[in-house]
Amino acid sequence: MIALVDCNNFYASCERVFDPSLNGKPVVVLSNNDGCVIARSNEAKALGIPMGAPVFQYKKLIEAEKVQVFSTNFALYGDMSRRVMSVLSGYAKDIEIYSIDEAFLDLGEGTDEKLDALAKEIRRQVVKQTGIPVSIGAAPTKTLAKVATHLAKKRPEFKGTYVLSDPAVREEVLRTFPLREVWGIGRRLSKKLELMGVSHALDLVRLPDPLVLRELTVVGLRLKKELLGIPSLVFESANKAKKAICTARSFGTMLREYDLIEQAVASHTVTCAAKLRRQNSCASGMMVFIHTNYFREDLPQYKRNIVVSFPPTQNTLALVRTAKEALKKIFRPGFEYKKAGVILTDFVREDSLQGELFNGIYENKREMELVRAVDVLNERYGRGTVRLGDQGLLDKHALKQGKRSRSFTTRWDEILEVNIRETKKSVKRET
DNA sequence: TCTGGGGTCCTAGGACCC
DNA sequence: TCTGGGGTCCTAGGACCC
Repeated sequence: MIALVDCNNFYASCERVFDPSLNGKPVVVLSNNDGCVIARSNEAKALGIPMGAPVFQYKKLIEAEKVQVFSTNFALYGDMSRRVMSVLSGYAKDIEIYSIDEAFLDLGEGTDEKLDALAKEIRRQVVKQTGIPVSIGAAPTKTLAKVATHLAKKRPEFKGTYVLSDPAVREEVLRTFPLREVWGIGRRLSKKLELMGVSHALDLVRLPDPLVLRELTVVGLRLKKELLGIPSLVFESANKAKKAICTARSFGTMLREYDLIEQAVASHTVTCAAKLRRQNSCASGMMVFIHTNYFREDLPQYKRNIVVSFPPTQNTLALVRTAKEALKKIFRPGFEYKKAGVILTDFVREDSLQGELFNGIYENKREMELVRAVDVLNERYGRGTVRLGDQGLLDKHALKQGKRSRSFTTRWDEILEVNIRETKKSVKRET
């Protein structure tokens, strides 16, 4: 049996751990640049604030209902995630960390009663040790575990856990389970299937294989089997090296100046390169892209990307040089740019590096020593402590983040700074 | 004023090989 | 009248996930 553990309203719950006065109040967490709502407490959901809603469209409601609003704080959420996963690891033969707030657990065999008791114990321990509430569903396949978790979360009488093993019960559950909620059925496929008269999970299970194959490819066929209780997706316990690494951001404001966009691209490349080294890979492909703001129909639009190949490297300096050259080829003056990004691709393991034939522009020993030393410094003193001149000093492309909470678990300097400020304030008040 | 970021997998079609 | 068969690799685009 496989369990799926899903953190409830994860980012909103993280904020609550460090400010319990938020309990019972509507809380939302925003995307980068404070653009869209990406997490909502139950109270915020009840107010009708949809997932992904542009926050400016809900300004009135947010003010009227005193919704507590936070900018993203990924340092905090990432660290809280590690803590949750660490608790979960203690309860399973195997764990697959599926996303920042979800993990599959291999629970082995067991009666429904035993499995439910175990799920309840895991739930208790996670909230006790981390403060994060979770929902847990268990079933014979990953896709059914997803269904079970959905029920654990939506049906109060289940109290956060649900075991879905009996085939007859499974059939009843799938009969009323909306297709759109099935893992792997998105907006397009649900629309397409709706037209074919397929609206619930059981309808899909009852379609003949050749039809499923034709309309939904092998992906759909695997999905059907999973819903029937036949495992067709692998359990990925090892966290595999990424095949692509991307860093892209919208700018805080629109930018015209080449230099500022170049600084953003350099910064994104530095971030990508650090991620690349962390997974012990070298990249030999890169895509750089820029585009204007497509929401501004009143302004001229431009978007372009460029793909370049080079000898495998993990050298930040070489990658930044490459990215700058690439940007030069696609930049056109006269546009208001809104976003730039860098994607590294075509990886090889760093230990399979062959060594460049003609002197290393990409593998330069002295540069790599420098890059590694910078990694050590940034690891110890915080990201961005030592940076390249190419990145600029002013971060003109920086995000808008007006309401970020403190990085309580990872940035002591930030907490200290706030504590000093508040102490000064209170001393002033007293005097 | 204002609209996120980071991934994976699959298919179709073209280029090329023998 | 009539024009093979079997493969690989790559890329773009589309679908999905959180």
